[in-house]
Amino acid sequence: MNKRITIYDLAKTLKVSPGTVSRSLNNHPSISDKTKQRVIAKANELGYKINKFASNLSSQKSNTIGVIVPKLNSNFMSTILAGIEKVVNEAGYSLIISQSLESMEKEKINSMTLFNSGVDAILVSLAYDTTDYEHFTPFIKHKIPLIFLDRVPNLPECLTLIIDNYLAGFEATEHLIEQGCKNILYIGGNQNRNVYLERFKGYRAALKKHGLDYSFDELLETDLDPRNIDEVITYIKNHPTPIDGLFVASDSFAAHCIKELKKVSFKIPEDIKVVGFNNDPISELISPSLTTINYPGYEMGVLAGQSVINQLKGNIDMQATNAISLRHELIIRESSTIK
Amino acid sequence: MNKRITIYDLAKTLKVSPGTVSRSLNNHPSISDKTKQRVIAKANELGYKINKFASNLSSQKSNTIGVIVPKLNSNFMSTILAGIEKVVNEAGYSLIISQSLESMEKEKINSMTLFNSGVDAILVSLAYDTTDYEHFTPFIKHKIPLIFLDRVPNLPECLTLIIDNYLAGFEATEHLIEQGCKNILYIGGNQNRNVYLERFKGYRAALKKHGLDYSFDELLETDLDPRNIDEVITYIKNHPTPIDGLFVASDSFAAHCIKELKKVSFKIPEDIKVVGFNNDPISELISPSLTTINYPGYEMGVLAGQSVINQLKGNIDMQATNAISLRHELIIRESSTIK
DNA sequence: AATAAATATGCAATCGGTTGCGTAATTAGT
DNA sequence: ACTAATTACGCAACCGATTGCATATTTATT
Repeated sequence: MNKRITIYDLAKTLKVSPGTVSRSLNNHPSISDKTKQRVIAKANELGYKINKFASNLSSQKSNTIGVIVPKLNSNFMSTILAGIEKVVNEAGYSLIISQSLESMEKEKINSMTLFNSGVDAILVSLAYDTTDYEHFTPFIKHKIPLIFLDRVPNLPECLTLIIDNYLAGFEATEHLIEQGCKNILYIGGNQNRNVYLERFKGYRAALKKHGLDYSFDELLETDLDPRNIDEVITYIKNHPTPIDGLFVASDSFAAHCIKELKKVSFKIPEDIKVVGFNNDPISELISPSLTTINYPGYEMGVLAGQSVINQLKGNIDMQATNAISLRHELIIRESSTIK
Repeated sequence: MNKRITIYDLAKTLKVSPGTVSRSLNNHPSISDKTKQRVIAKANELGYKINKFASNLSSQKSNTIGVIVPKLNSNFMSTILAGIEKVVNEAGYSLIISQSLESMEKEKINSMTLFNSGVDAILVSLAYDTTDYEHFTPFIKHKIPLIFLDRVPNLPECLTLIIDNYLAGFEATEHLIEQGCKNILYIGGNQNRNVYLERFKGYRAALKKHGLDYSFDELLETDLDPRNIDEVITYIKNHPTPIDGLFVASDSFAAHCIKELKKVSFKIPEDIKVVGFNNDPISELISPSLTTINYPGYEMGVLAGQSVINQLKGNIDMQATNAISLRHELIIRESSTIK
């Protein structure tokens, strides 16, 4: 109904110039309070709404932040997103969210799209198989803040938010060792991704520290998709040396492991002790409840949001920072301990 | 680095008009193939990228779809979002996602923001406490497609995507009755929301059909937040007539109920049989595994995406449709059956 | 070859704010 | 009361692409 009110309409009825209207609405100092009031009052009266298209064009800003995540429908990612959304929304930004579906190709397309859309900044958690990072160079060239979370590359130019996956892997493994495990299997995702590689390195370091590195040191790389759980079970069942400890890089996958292992009559934790990763809500609901590493996803999202906002507002103190590491924590539950 | 190439730059180097460049890039029929090739080649050569700000302004379209959900970090919602994102992204649209955090006030603000941002369409799942819907009228007035999912209002003007919550509630309850339950408690959310109200109505209808409506008919309304699980447990524990069946409107909450009930030495399913809702991944991982209603979230997201795209492309056959109901399914597991 | 028809391109207005610069209006200073 | 210093506002260019209409160019028709 009835076309939109523009600043020109306001200018005409108020008998001032469009420039004055614009400045009034933006609370520009060189406009008297009296006129500002008049303009704002009339704007409300006529139901004026800014046209973002025009505003974006002339200001070359969109008040929009792009996000690329591997998958939306994972507890961890959606928790991070919730944190990001809350913070940036409060700061007046909107989020354009897209998923790479774990494919570098789609990640490339998405980043192109977001770049073309004129996002003011971009947050990325890498796809499973991303191996080169050239699709991010446009952002760097144009000095558009680019922040990586959780799954990060080795790009010195941009801020990364992570936890100490190495240490977490170390702690998880050492805990299993302390519980008496000798033959611990690490089940993780693509070793190209820092998170899985670092956890593995931590795992090895713990084995080494306890002199177990020559007896047993084994990595099972999978896509951590529950549909492929059978391979894992078969692997464990048929393993020459009986496995007595499992460090799984994802709670959800660990939960499936436990379920299936129980089906083939392994006792958890008696036969095999299990430690997961993430502290997914699932971890405390299954039985036995799952020992895991608490990964503060929501806090990471909040921090990511704050970092972006800071960079956009030009708070330079952040610029120096290159990597922020959040605190993790080993949460010991039933799956790894015998009472 | 070097400023952005515009169609004017292209026009100048190619010695054609900006209009011709624009039409070539948009594959307009009135441009010869030869010039189109020339333009496109040069555009690639110089690394031309369209300026969406300008494009949006003159075309009055953003190729952007807004979404408001109660919470991002719920398995159900993020699954729906994954479906939506996949479909609309393939159709060339981006998603602006915001969360109301279950508050009508924030929902209002978000819808204003999205309206001002010039989204081409908007998808909404209502907040917990939304009671009036005037904040959506701008979309209706301006004929911007407005689609509701799952948590929907009674607005005849717009498409709603739901499942038959009434029937699902009926089936869940009847299943419990068939398993021998006499005193079945329904635990649901705010009765203002269709989903919880309809499930309750279905529950009552099942009781009535089996002549149980005078003996026991009880609703426990909660916010379904695990932090408030204690009230529920206390309620059940102290109930004058022993409760032997539980129909919980959320799997996640049901899982917490089971966990806590087990703690206070109720046997599930022997003492109390439980049916949840949603078929959350958690439901098959807990023990006893949870009988539930399969709610096809991803499919709903896909359908929502398709519906939006259809409306945007002007496929009028959709316009007539007012409500689409997806198929649900009772999945019987251990929490409600004694083998 | 002359005219009609079809095709290809250019011109210029438009979308609606933003902002540097210049000037008018007001206030301060002596 | 008169000039100087502020303060308030207007003018107009600009952001970059889209598109209706006019015109030029090519192809078809007889």
